[in-house]
Amino acid sequence: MKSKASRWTKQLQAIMDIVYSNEFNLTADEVYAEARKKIANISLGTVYRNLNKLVQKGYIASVQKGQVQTFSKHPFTNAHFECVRCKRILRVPFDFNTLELSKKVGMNVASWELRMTGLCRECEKNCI
Amino acid sequence: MKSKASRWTKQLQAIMDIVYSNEFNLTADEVYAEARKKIANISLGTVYRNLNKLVQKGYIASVQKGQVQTFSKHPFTNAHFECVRCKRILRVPFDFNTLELSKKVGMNVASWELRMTGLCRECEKNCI
DNA sequence: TTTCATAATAGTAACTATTATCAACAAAGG
DNA sequence: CCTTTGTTGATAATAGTTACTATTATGAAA
Repeated sequence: MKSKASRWTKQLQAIMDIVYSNEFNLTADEVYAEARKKIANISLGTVYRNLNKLVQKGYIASVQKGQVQTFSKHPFTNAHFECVRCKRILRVPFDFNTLELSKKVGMNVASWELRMTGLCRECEKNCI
Repeated sequence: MKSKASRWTKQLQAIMDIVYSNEFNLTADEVYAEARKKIANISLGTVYRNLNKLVQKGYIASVQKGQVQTFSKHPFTNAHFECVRCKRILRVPFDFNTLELSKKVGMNVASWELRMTGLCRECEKNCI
C-alpha cells in the first residue's frame, strides 16, 4: 500500500513552527493570528487543514477544551474537575505513567486527559 | 441566600423522562426529536435550557463527545481511545473507584471520563 | 528544461451545535 | 383579580469548523 504523496509547503512549515515555538495549547484562531504575521494572506481553512494533518502525522497533539480544539507540541496529560454549576474548571494533580497506560490499553497512547465533573466545594455549600 | 424559585414544567418533565428512559447518551437533537413526539411545538432552545438545568441540579450527567454535548441518566464513567487518524473511538475497559477518586481530588466526583488519543493498531500498521 | 498530474492554496460559503433575545404566556401569592 | 416573575416558542445570532471551487504550486517523469 503506497502512501499518497504529501507536500511540505511553507504554510505547513509555518504552522509547525508556531506550534513548536509555544509552550501552551493554542486554538486554531491563535495559530491563525500568528501565521498571518508570516504569511499575510494565509487562510483559516489552511490552518485547520494543516493542524489536523500534523495531528494525524503525530507531530503535534490536539485536545478538546469545552467546545474548542486546541493544539500543542506536548502530548497532553492532564486531569481536571469541572463544576457543573459554576462551570469553573479546576486542575487536579494526577499522575499516570503513559507507558503503562499504553500497555494496559494495548495501543500507543500519545495523550490522555482525565475529565471529572461534579459540584465543587463552594457550590456544594451554597446548595441549589 | 435564598434559592430562586424554579418551576417543574411539563417540558422539563418530558425531557427528564426521555433521558431517564434511555440507557445511552443522547445528544440535544435526539432529545429534541423525542420531545416533539410528546409536545409537538416544543422548541430546541427549551430542550437545551432544560437539559442544562437538569445537569446543574445533578439529575443527569453531560459529556462532551467530540464537538457535541451528550446527556444521560448515568454518571459517566468511561475510558476510551480516539485514533487521531481514522477518528474512530474505541472503548477501553478501565476501572476507577469513584469514591477513591473523590477522596483523592477532594471533591465529589459525579462523572469521570478518561480520554486517550494516539494511533490505533490498524493505522499504525498502514503507516502514514 | 518542459510537461503533466495532482496536492495544496486562498477566499468564501455552508454547516453544526449552542446561546441569546424577546414578546407572550402561565403559575403562585398576595 | 392583579402583580410578579419564571418559562416558553420562535427566531436571530454566534462560534467553531468544514466544504467547495477556481487557481496555483510542486515534483516526478519525459
